Amino acid sequence: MDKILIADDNLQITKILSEFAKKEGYEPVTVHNGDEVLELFRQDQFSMILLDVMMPKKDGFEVCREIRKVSNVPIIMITARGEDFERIMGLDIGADDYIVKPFSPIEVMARVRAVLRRVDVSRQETQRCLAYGSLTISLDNALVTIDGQRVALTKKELEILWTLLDNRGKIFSRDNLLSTLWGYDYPGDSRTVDNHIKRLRAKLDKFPHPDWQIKTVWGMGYKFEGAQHEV
Amino acid sequence: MDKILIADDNLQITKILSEFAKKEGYEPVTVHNGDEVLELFRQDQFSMILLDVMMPKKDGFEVCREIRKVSNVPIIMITARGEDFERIMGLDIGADDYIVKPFSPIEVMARVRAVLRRVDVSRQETQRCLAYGSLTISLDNALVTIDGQRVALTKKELEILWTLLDNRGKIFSRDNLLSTLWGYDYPGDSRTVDNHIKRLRAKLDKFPHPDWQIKTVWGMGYKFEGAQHEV
DNA sequence: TATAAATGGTTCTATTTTGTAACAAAACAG
DNA sequence: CTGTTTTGTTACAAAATAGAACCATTTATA
Repeated sequence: MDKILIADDNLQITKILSEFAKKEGYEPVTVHNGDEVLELFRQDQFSMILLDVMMPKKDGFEVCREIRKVSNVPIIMITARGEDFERIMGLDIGADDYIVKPFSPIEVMARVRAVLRRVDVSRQETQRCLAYGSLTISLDNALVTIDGQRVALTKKELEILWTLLDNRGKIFSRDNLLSTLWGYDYPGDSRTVDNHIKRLRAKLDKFPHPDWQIKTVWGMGYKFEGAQHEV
Repeated sequence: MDKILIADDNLQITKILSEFAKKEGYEPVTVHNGDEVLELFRQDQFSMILLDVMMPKKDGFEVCREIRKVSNVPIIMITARGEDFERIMGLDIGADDYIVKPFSPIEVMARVRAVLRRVDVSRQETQRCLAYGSLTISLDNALVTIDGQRVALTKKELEILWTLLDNRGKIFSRDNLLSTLWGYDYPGDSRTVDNHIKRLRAKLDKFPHPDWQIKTVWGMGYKFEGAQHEV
């Protein structure tokens, strides 16, 4: 299993990333300053390092350079908007990609996958596909079908459906969805989610699907519910 | 399988080249300074060496000359724009070809193939052909047909169509296409991709092809989509 | 060298998607 | 049953994105 070293001084961020990394099938290890990164890096073998730029002890740039002296391990830098991208991707740093804060976890994981695939082409391309009854979703190809019929969804609709189905039965509050799909400190209105849900439902309802639905849980949020009420 | 020794002090570059080499069916080995090249060269048998000119320890020229004293192995030099070409191709160096940075991976691999073919005429070349329904593409002959009808495409159009079909169903962002087909740090405008797609579509649309299309995936990029929506 | 073809970039416009506000409807609590 | 909270819906505004037309530059070709 791929180990991922996640470094950010903000505990919330490492927690969120760690959670998503687990979900994607990685094994996350979190640290909170530059020295710890180097320490862990020396002790263990990681498939990928997510590196915040602003960290105590040693900043991300320095850490990245240190690592690059001895290793080719894929590194994705995490940076606040405004810090200079050139430098990150530049030759002297040698990161593989970067992500701008505030990010949406779903986006981060997409990048992680992309970089891992890029670095190791032989890597088994695990298509991110989900299916429930007559419903199938391929996240990478942006393809959704009900009973083999193609359903055209927009990006956000796709992401919502994916998230709900991927956590089938779990209730997502609107804020939950906002932070997962829009970014962890997105300032937007929670009515926005309702709208997307509505549009999504409208499109899905063009095709009959008696075996599942996007259910409103009053006072709490939404969830994907299948006919056979699972735990 | 052909082993290729890739030498560049920039890790990103060796990574990218290595990735594409793997895709093309070669077995890449990467090193990052001149001494390592010579060391590896003595230890192992390579079908080809890609040699960056500017490297620590020993530069590409020197390394190339060293190797040429004892071997005829095909060598392609990689050089930043402005470094003198005359010298590279000159008799005293004896490289087989050279590539100017920033290069596009697809171009580099084309050169590698070309040099290998030139050096070893008996080499069994696997024709790079793709087909989907009424569409056929032969990358090496720049031959595209729809229903047996020849479609005249320019190089870029051909490359785009090839890339999309070769990864049928996969969505390519514009940046994705730019770095794959134009070069890893091509600074160009992503509208440029739109233009080529537009021209490509215009040419393709002269011939009916109801079973496939180049589809725009809004907010994400383009993809080749066949009639039977594959996952 | 002259000419045509290919390529890359700019700008404008059309389209699609997304977000917001206001209000109607439904669910709930007492 | 009634008032309150939550959710759904509608309509519209704003933002993002794609496409078309066009021109400039480069490259290939006769």
